[in-house]
Order: sequence, then C-alpha cells, then structure tokens
Amino acid sequence: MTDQRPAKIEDVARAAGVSIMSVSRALRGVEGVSDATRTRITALAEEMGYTPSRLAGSLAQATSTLVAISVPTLFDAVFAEIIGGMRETLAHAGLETILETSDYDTARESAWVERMITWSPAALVLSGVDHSPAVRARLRGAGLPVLELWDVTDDPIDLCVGIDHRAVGQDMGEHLLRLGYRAPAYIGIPPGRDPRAEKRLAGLMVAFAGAGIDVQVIRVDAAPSFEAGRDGTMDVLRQPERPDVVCYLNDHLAFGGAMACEAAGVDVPDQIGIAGFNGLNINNVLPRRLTTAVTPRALMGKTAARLLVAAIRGVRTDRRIAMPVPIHAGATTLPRLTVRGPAA
Amino acid sequence: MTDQRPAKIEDVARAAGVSIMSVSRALRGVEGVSDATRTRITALAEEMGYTPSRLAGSLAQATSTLVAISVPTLFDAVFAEIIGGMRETLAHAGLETILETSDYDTARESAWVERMITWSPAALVLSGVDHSPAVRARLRGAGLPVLELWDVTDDPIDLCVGIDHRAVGQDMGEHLLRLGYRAPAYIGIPPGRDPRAEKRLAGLMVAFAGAGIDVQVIRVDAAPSFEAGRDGTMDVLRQPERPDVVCYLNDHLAFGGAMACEAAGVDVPDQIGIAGFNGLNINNVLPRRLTTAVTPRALMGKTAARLLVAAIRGVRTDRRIAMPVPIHAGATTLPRLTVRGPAA
DNA sequence: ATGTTTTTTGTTATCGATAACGTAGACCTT
DNA sequence: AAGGTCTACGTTATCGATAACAAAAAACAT
Repeated sequence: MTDQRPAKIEDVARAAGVSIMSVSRALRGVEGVSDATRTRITALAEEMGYTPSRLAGSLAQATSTLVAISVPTLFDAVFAEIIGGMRETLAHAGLETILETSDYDTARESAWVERMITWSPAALVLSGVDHSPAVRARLRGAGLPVLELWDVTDDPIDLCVGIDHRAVGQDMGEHLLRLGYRAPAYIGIPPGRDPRAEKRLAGLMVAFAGAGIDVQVIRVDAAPSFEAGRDGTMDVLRQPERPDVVCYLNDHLAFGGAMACEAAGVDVPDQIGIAGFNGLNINNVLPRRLTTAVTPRALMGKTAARLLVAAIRGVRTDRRIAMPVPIHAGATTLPRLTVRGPAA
Repeated sequence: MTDQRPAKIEDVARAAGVSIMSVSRALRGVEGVSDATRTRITALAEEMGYTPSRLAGSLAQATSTLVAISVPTLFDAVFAEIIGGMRETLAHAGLETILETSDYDTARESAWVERMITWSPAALVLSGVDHSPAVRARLRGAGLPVLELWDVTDDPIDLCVGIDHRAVGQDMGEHLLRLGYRAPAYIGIPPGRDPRAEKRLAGLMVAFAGAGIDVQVIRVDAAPSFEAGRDGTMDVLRQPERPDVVCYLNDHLAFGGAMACEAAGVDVPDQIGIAGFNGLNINNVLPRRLTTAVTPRALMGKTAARLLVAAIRGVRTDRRIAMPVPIHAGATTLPRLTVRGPAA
C-alpha cells in the first residue's frame, strides 16, 4: 500500500492517461490545460502523494524556490529575530530558506555567493551594506533579486531594508543632549568588527560635536555581550572624571553596564545615565527600563521578505526601506539641570 | 573578459580537451583519472571560475549537500543558538542548512518532510522526539540520516541529541527539596504547546511527590516570555498561601518572576525562591544569579552536527546522546531551615 | 460546409551534471 | 607473441522535471 519509491510526474501522467507536460502544467497552475483535466490530475496527484522534485524543477527552470540568507551569527538575537520575521512571509510564498552564518568573516562572503548561485536561488539576502566591489558587481550581474538587510544605503546592490544606523546614533545623541548630558562616553568593541555599530557611534559623535562636546570612546576587546558592557563600565567608573552618561553598543552591553553600576553602588540615573540600542524584550519587565532605540526586528524581517517576494514575482517596489527606530526614553536617563540658565 | 554565463562542466572539458566525465571525476576526487590530467583540469576549472551546479549534481546523484532543519521558532534563543552551534560544523563539512520554522504547529511537520524529501537532502533534523507515527515511518523508510534535536528518547527515528527534560525537572526538584523547600509552585504556559516543558514539569512533580508534596501549577495563557513570568508571579504573590519556591518554564519566565517579586517588595530568596531553566547568558551579570539548569545549547548543536556528518559519511555512531544539564545553584534559592530536626 | 482561430494536448530537446558500461593502450605473464 | 589484467578515458542512458514547438481538437466565422 505504501509507495516504496516516491511517485514521479511520469507515474501521475500514466495514471491520468495524459502526457507528462499536462501534469506539469496542471500542477503548476500554468494555462494550457482544460479545467476538467486539471481537476482530474490535481486530485490524482494528491491521492498518489506526488510532490514534484524541486531539484529537477529548479534545474529545468534555472531558478529555484530557495532564498539564500547570510547573517553574521545566530547567537545575536537581532539576526535570529529578523530571520524569524522573514520566515513566515517566505513560507507563505512557498520559498525555502537556505541559511549561512558568516561569523563576521567578510572573506567568506564571496565564496558563499558563488556557491549559492549554483543553487539557482530565487533571491539572495546579505547582511549589511558594506560589500566588496567584486561581490556587488557579481550580484548586480546575476539577474536575481538581492536584498541587503539590517543597514541601508542610497546605493544598494538591488534592494535594502534596514535602519539608518548613523541617524539612530545621532538621534540618541540629540536626545541625550536635550536631556542635558554633557559628558558622554561610548562603550563598544574594537572597530572593524561591527560596521553598523561604528556608524551609530559616528552619528552619536556628530550629535555631540554639534554642541562642541567630545565623546569618550571605550572599547572592550571581547564579544559584544553582557560581560563586555559590565567590564567596560567597571573601567569607566574607576576613572577620576566620570562621564554623566554612557551609550552602549547595544542593550546587552548596556544591561551589563547597569549591573556594574549597581554592583559599584553608583546610582542610575542620578549619578550616571545609561543608554542602549535594540529594545530587547527584557526591557519590558525591568524595574528601571533602559533608555534605548527600539529596532523593529521582526517587522524588518517581514518587510524584507515582502519586498523580496514582490521582486521575485517581478513586481517593482521601493528599492530602499529605512525603518523608523524610535528612541525609548527609559528610566536609566533623566533630565539634568544644565549649567546654563534654565529655560522657562 | 568577464564570463557572461557561468562556465559549465562542458566548457571546462572542452578547454582541457577531455570528456565531461573526466572533469567530473577529477573535480570530485574520484579515481579514474591520471594525476597529470587531474592537476590540469583542476587548475583550469579554478581559472575559469567553474563551480559545479549543485542542482544538477544533486539530481544526478539523488542526494544533495542540503541538511534540512526544522525548529519551532527563532524567537527563542535556545533554537537559534542550537542552530548556530550546528552551523560551523556543517559548513566545515560542506553542508548547507535549509531552515524551517514550524511555529509549534505539528501539522506542518508532515508536509515539510514531504517537501524536503524532494530536495534529496543529505539529512533531516527535527525538533523534539514527539512525532506522528506517519512521520516516523516515512522517515525511517527514507533511507537518510534523521536527527531529533533538543529532546531524547530511547526509540529515536534514527539519531537523537538533546537533553532528558524529565530528568532535568526531577534533578531540579530534588535540588530544591534538598535545600529544604516544601511548598513548590510551577509557572508555565498551557499544556500542549511545549511538550518539553511538560516533561520537565512531570519530573519536578515526581521529585516532590517522592516527599509527599504537591506542586502547585500555574499556567499563563501567553507566549513563554519575560512578561508571562511576571504576570504569573504577580498572581501567585496575591494568594493567601504563598509557595516557598517557584519553578519556571524557563529563565525568561523566571527573570520576569524575579522582577515581579522585586516590584512587590517580596525578597528573593528570603521570602521566596526562584528557579529557572536554560542558563541564559544574562545570568552571568545578574547581581543575584538565577538558580537554573544550564542547557549546553551551542555544544548540543555542535554535537548533533558531528553525529550527522558522521552518519552522512556512513559512519555508525551513538544513536542517542543525552547531554548533561548541570544545576546551577544560584542566589535566588537558599537552604531553608526545615521543620524537622536539623541534622548535625 | 469550409477555412480560420483558439484551445488543448503531445513531442522533442534541454537543464547540468553522474552512473554504468565500453574500449583502447600499457603492462604483465608464460 | 597471444592472452589477460589494469588504468585512463570516453559513450550512452538517466535523474525528473520544463521550454519551445508541433499537432490535433474544438470553437468560431462567413
């Protein structure tokens, strides 16, 4: 009773008494088959448990239902959540996800692109917008939708959906300035590892530079983790001249920083302000919520997937979507009484 | 100069003045080609930028380099980290990851299996060990390595790598008993959504039942999140008879619970104990570290991937690996002075 | 009724590889 | 030197579909 070997299109064709092509057309919803025949074939295929070989189909069509996605890591919830957000929409459109984790090694990117192209994917998704000219050229000529994720640029390879990291950094800087902070510090990891973080830092510095203020930059040589934030903060607290607010690479570091302050008996936000980035869910239950910029991770994934699906279907859409990143004014920062005369 | 269309095996063959088969053999490292010819072909292929079409190759060989993995969600760091752990080993073995997120919808599993089989994957990975008899039978007959992840069973479809959730629950229960807790509660989500959580709860109840103690079970109808833990805990704290310790579905809920206690002015661990599950990284920086069971997520992924690679290569190994889950005695629980006479 | 469209269906070539089998020399044997 | 075994390649069939073209059947027109 159980079909030993899976039914192939030929079996269905024979059973239905039609040619292979009719089955192919009927099942793909392509025109060229009468309704009666199509109904009969569809029912029969269902009954026989026939599923078309995507391998053969993709080879013949020179395109597959695979969407190849490359992210730096899955250990950072940001990327996991973005992909999670994409999944539903992709699945709905009948697209499979083939996943690469590059571990922030840009050298692997080029090899990955070549490898993926041999799978004739429906589309390619890369993280970030900083890619080698070779990769950009290669992908532009590949004739398939390419989406850059998590960051935006005016000159994407094809499509991009993300946030403007520089602007976010600047927004945060201006927010802190408005609160009255005048001695900011930034705690992150060494440059070169996370280009997006550097852009946020640049934006932050621009904002403060507008008021003639320098940002003290501290870099912890470690993974961007809770611990890095804690350790960097402990160093900062030991300094003779303490900053009045610390911006962190992300919420992980910021939370670690908050814990360091608590351990050191430094009151947040009275003695020092803390600002993060991402708006992790944990923030919803903290007694003292982090001041942070809330990135719409799941929504970003969904938006990216929608754009991709449209592009795959040949629909032209926006090429660039910069998602809003609201600043969440939490309880780890507080309006300061500034030295210069209080307005009103 | 730039190759418009990618080189195919035929181009390499022509360029090398040999047959297609010789190129195929040379590049795959299969015997049947002289060293001289092989060297020449390899160099030429490299130079021409030839990459074999995995689509065509897989179709012809009836097997691909794809490893299909199904997890419930990527919004739970557990699964993201397990996959992250698998990736490196898989990538090293030249295997691609094709990812499905089922959103805990078991009905989708069967369809997914059928779909994946048409890709002729090198192996299949499912989450959990509770699968329909139909799926089990189908996969057993599929003739490819199948690995069940995150949970273990004595009768896996093929291979399984995970943890013994029931045993972990029991371990935690015994640990708490040993500390002197006698009025335990459990806060989780409604049954049926997360089979593993139910197993842990069952183990917990067994442990306490051994001492003639019932576990009060509270279920919050929500996603397993920080908020669920907080809300469930607020309910518990309002009860006239308060438990002396609360076990949570996982660290997320436990952390939410801890926050609820703090907000309610209930001291942890003096007035109430808290125990979680997973050992999230955040625990490393908390001033009062959670008592929890530390699941080796990344290592589990790596172990699973290794087993899989071995199986794909035809090497027989252990069929079942239950990873140790040490109980981390944190600061959210404390030895209680029990009513019965203090020993020593 | 007969030619012209339009629809439906079938044939053949192709996608880019690999498996299985075939063949020509090189190298032994005795 | 005839026969046998290896080694190195080449030929042909096949994997399971789809594209492009061709033919047959049905619908329409005059």
